[in-house]
Amino acid sequence: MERRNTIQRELVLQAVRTLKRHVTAEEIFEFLHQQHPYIGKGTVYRNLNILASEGEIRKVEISDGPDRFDFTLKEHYHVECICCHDVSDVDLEALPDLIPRIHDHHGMKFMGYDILFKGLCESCQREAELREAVADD
Amino acid sequence: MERRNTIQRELVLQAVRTLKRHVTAEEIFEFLHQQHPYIGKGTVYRNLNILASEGEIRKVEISDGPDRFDFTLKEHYHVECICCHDVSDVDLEALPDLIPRIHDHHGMKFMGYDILFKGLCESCQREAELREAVADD
DNA sequence: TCTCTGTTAGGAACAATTCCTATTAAGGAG
DNA sequence: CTCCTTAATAGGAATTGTTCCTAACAGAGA
Repeated sequence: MERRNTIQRELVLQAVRTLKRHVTAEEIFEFLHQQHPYIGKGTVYRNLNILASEGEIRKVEISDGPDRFDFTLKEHYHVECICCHDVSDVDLEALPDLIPRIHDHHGMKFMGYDILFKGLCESCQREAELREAVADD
Repeated sequence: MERRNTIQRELVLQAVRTLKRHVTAEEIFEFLHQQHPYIGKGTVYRNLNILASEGEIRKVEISDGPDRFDFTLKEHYHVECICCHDVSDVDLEALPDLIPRIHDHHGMKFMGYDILFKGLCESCQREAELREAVADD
């Protein structure tokens, strides 16, 4: 009796696959709540994390906002817009492994690292230009 | 009338400098609250962020926990213990700049990136070994 | 089918942070 | 120096994001 198949878990998985990428737990909850008013937030959070730990979906931790979930399993990096906080994928040449570059371990056993890029998306750039133009007159 | 000097701001700055590195806003609050029971949490959060944006202290954003604040301004990276969530400094050879390695911008203007290393600290390693030894008998 | 076991659901509780409004520091006028 | 005006600030209320707790229930075996 290891893992039970519940309607809720299946619903959460389908929602991640249906919605666009990089959704928050809150967005999944809102989406499911429309069709299934009795589903709880705790259920959504728990199942998202279980699915992520089983490797069925990918969890993207954002330092200054809620975690995002993504149905793609392929390894890739993310950029967060510093203005609207939208997250998108980054295409990057293979990185050199950073772990061997670490000196002075202080006994710490290094396991990996997260990289999150920061930037300004196209529409926020346009808005910023618009605001500058208004400020100029 | 741009920036006001308040007792609270000075207290927050002194607290960051007095306490050991990588303290959370909560820890600063607790520390100050002992001497100054009427200081509010909002005040601590706001002043930490103001001081960080002015460059007087450094803010370290942690994806799976509260932000940390550090009095050192020197550029360096951090490791978080995946077990006890303690944060410490990493000594690393200079990294190649990652921004030129990005392909396919999709109109995004890249500004920088955060790297957070993950690992297991010495005392958590010892505890893990101890638990294994107990499980073996 | 019935019982037993341990996973799960849902909402309550908690933690981290932001927001709102009365207060107050700073600057200028008298 | 004192009063007045203005906008930054303080403190706590409110909000947001996530975890925890207990009753409910899925699945396995008798």
